[in-house]
Amino acid sequence: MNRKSELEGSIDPEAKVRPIRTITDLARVAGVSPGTVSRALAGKSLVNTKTRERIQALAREHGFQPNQMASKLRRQKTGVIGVVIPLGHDREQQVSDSFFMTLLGHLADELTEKGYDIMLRRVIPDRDEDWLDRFIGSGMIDGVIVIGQSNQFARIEEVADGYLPMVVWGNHQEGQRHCVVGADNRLGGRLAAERLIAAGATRLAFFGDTAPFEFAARYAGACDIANSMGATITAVSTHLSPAQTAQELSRFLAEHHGEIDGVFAASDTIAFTCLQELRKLGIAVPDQIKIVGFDDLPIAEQTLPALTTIRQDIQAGAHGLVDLLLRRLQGEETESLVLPPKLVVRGTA
Amino acid sequence: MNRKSELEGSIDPEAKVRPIRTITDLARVAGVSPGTVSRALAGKSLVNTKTRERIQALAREHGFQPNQMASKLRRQKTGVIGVVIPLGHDREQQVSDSFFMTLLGHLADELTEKGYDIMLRRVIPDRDEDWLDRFIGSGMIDGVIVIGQSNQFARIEEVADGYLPMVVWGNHQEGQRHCVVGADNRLGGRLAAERLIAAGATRLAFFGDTAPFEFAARYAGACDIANSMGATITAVSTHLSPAQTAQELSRFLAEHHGEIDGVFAASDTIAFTCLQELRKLGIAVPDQIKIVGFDDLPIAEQTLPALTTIRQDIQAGAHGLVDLLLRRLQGEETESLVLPPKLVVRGTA
DNA sequence: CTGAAAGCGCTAACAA
DNA sequence: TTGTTAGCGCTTTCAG
Repeated sequence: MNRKSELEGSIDPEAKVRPIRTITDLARVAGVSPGTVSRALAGKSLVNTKTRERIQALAREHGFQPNQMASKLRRQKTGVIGVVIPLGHDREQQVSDSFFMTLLGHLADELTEKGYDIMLRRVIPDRDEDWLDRFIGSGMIDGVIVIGQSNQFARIEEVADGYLPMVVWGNHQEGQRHCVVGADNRLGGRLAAERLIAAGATRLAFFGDTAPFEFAARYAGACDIANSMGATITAVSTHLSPAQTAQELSRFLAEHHGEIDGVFAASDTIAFTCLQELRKLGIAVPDQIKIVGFDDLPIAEQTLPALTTIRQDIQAGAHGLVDLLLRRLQGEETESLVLPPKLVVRGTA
Repeated sequence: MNRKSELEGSIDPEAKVRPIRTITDLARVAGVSPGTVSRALAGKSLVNTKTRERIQALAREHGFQPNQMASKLRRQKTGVIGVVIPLGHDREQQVSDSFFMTLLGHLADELTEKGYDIMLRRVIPDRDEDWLDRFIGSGMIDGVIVIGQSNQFARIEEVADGYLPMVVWGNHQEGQRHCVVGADNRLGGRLAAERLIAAGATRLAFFGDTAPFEFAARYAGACDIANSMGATITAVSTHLSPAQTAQELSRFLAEHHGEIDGVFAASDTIAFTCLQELRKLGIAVPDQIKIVGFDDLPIAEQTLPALTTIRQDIQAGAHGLVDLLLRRLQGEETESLVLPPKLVVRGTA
């Protein structure tokens, strides 16, 4: 409705010549100085209300918006939070890993609400030593949230020493220096083992890669209980690509299913795969083998039997991450936040 | 381990004074001009190999990295692609919507590989008319990928007229002007209905909100087949928050299950909910009611019975989105890409 | 309340 | 091959 033909030749021959691209352009049109436009658009109170409104109207009319790059450069802050997902040895998958993606969704909500933009980056630390420093040093972000420690605990610790506005989703180690938010994985492991044993299992298996700290802690917790209650437990390492996991589990179960009667899966995703492989092998769940997962993904209640699992409150986690980060952006040295996991009993144990 | 006390007074009194923060700092230390440092760090060939290497080493040593904001401003390009997820009327959930999140994961992969960063934004268009213009006009991104048309088809069309580097995931309408990548939803709907009817159903129900174009097309496809094959079909509107959907489905199924024998769920997520509600009601799947979903999420093969569904190739979709966007960034006016959906027969129909 | 002017840190002509 | 210089577009003192 507002294109050239009419305006052009007759009424305002200038208009077509220079589209309004900069604050200076707008200033010229408005008959004020660039500084005033800047102040008006920023809603600063020291501009005459009338001029401010006039300028704002003009900006709207022309669809003008101050260039953020220039603004960020000048103000030395970006209003952007980096969210980085380090992929450990298992370069494949994990992006699609439901848990992280769900967490990311909630993070997006929380950050948006606080007026921050999100710069998302997936990195393969093994290919790029400086993944974290590079992101932080890029000058593109005011702070960073790391989703998952992967196998990068040491690197994260190092960086944390010299950089305050960073919060990490992961496992809390005694005495660590980086600020972390996450479930008490060891406790979660205990709850899982307790449940398996209470359901009658005595020969347990832990399915999952024990290299990442989160998983290691879950396994350790399960060991605590197994040892103290006279049950046995063995770790069966899987790798995160789903296809590979399925194969590994299938093979293990085919060969050893007589030797175990309880499975603690390091994640719900692994538990689902396990459930499926057991079904293929005709092994009854929970009668012959009981299963407990970890995470309580939405679909956990939709399998058959529905998955007994350890619940992590993802939303609370996202909220905690953002809250702590914002406080760190203010200069506060926040403590880590350890959330209590919860056993959710359903059909598999 | 590396703080002042030692270094300060004795060894290198200069070091503490000015940390290397800018290219000019580094130039001073290297004894060259800022221009040279800039060129060296950019790996430009017109710098003496030796000086270049020396400068790069120096930069590494000091952990220096050119400020991206300044660089982007100067070069008038950002190396950042915006990814925006518009949330329609259903403000809740959907972020966590598995399909979109999985797509996002693959997009992250593709874009990272091409050297782009990702700026992620979730918006509620109904609260903010200018969600798309604002993002594009921010000067923070070189191009934008819109994940899902939501109820914003018209707005996207408008923007597309004046902005080339935009690609949208969604449904293709005859004669539309924005570049879209997505499955042939209508065909998918046909496949679904065909399968239900082939499996013996004649009184079909479509579960899902028919307002979004993607869903509407799926429904339309199902209607095509139902009409031509003498089956009936009725749409049952659900709303995307999972809890609400569950309630709505539960209620509908309790009251009307005698009247239908086939369900075409607009998405796998809805299909899972449906499966669960039917189980609660003691209605047998597929014996009493058959179900076909849409998407083929990874968990689709893990339900019991495993879900018969229409597969969208998410990875191909992500690849297409990025490929087309990059070409548009080169100025090419690309056509839309419609991917063929595929029926995957499992246990529910 | 508004204008003028000085950069934020970098890159890319243009010279040398 | 390198140095010098002029901005990218904005914000913010400092004057008026």
